[in-house]
Amino acid sequence: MKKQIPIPSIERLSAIYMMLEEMEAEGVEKVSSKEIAARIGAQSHNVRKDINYFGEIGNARAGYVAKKLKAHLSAKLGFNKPKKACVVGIGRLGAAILFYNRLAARGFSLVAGFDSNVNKLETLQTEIPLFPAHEITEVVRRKAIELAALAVPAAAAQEAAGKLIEGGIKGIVNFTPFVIKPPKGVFVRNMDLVGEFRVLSALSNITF
Amino acid sequence: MKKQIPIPSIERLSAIYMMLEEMEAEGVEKVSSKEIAARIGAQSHNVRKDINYFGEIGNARAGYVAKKLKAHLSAKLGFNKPKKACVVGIGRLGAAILFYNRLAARGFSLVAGFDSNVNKLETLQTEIPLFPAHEITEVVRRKAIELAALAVPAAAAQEAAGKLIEGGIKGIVNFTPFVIKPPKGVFVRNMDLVGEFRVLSALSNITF
DNA sequence: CATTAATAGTGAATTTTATCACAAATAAAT
DNA sequence: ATTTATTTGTGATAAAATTCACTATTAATG
Repeated sequence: MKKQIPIPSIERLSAIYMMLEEMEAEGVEKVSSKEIAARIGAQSHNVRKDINYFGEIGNARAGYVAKKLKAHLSAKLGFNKPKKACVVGIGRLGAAILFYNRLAARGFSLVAGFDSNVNKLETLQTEIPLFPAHEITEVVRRKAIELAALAVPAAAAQEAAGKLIEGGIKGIVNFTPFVIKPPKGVFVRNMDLVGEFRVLSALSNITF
Repeated sequence: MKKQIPIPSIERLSAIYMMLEEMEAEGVEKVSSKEIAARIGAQSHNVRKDINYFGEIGNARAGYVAKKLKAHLSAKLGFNKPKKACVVGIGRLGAAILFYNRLAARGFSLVAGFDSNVNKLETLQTEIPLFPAHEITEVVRRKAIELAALAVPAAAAQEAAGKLIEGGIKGIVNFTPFVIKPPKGVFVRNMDLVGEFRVLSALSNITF
C-alpha cells in the first residue's frame, strides 16, 4: 500500500496543480512555497509538506521549477492521462455542466449524458452522446467512464448513484442533497448548494 | 465570544438539520443518534457530541424528539429566519441556480441576480429582479443580502467577489476556480467542478 | 572564494478532530 | 417495584492535521 496522504493535502495539491496551470500560461518559471501558499490561501509549511509527500523536487534557495513541479504532480496525482466523465440528469444544471468547456480543457472529457426523459435526449443540441437513464450501468462500463456529475432530482439520486456504482464508476460529484454511501474504492464529493448556504449561515451565526 | 464549534461539526449539524426536515415530512417523531449517523454517513458518537455543543436536548433511552431537536438546531444555527441571497453571473449555471426552487423552500430567498451583460438581464424571463454587475455593491447593501452564489467566468471572479464583500455580504458559494480571500466575518465555500473532479481523480489514483 | 540571504525539507510540538468507553438516565418489560 | 435494555452525555484517549522551529542547501553578491 502506498503512503497515506491526508485528504486536505490532496485538496491542496489539486489547488496547487491548478495554480501551476495558470502560472504556465503566465510564463512563470520559478515559484516558492510562500508564493504558492499565498495564491491558494494556505500556509507555506503546509505546501512544502504536501509537495514533499511525493519526494523531494524543490531547490533550496531557488524554490520550485514550475514546469517540473507541474509534471511531477501530474504524474503522481494521475492528471497526465485524460479521464472520461459523464453527466447524469440533464436539467438546467446538468445542461450547464454538459456545456461547461473548462472541463475538456482540463483533461476531463465528457463522453455521455443521461436523463430519464427521452424527449430531452432528442431535443437537446449537443456533440456529446446522450442516453436514457436505464442504460447508465451498461454505458459506464462499456466506455470505462471513471467520473460522474450527478445532477438529478433528489428523489432519483439513490437509483442513479447505484447504477453508476454498478457500472464501475470511480468518483461522483454529487449535486443532490442525497447522501451517497459509496463502497470502498468509490469516492464522492458533495456539492449541494442548499447545504453550503446552510453551512455559511451557521458559520456567520455562530462565530463572533 | 461564544464557544468554538469545529467546522466539521457545523457541516454535520447542517446535514442533520436537513435530515430532520425530511423526517418531519415523513412523520417520524423520535430519532436516535445511531439513526441520524447512519443517515448522514457519520458516527453516532460524533452526532451526539455535535448536538451537545448546544446543550442537552436528548432523552437517555428514548433518543431525540425530532421536532424538538429540529427547532433547537434551527434556533442555534440561525435557520429560523429566512436569509436573502443573490446570484452573480447569469450564464447557464447562474440561471440554473436562479430557477432552483429548493432554495426558497429551504429558507433562502433569491432577491437579486446580477450580470455584466445587459442584454441578458432584459431577455431573461424571471420573477427575480436582475441588475447590472456594477450595481452589486449598492444592491447587496440596500437589500441587506447575506449570501451569494458566484457563477461568473473565472476572469471576472475577483472583481465580483470584491463588490459583494464591499456590499457587506456574509457568505459566498464560489463556483469559480478563483481563490477568494475573504476578510474576517465573511465565509467562502468553494464548489468548483474541475477541482472536485481533480480531487476524485487523485483519490482513486493514490489510495490502494 | 567567502559571505549572505533565501528557501526547501523535516522532526517535534501543538492543535484540532474523531473515537472510545462507560456512567447516568430512563423507557419498557416483567 | 424491580429488572433489563437502550441511549444520551461526556471525560479520556487516539488519530489526524497543522504549525513551529530549525538544519541543510544553494543562489546571489561582493
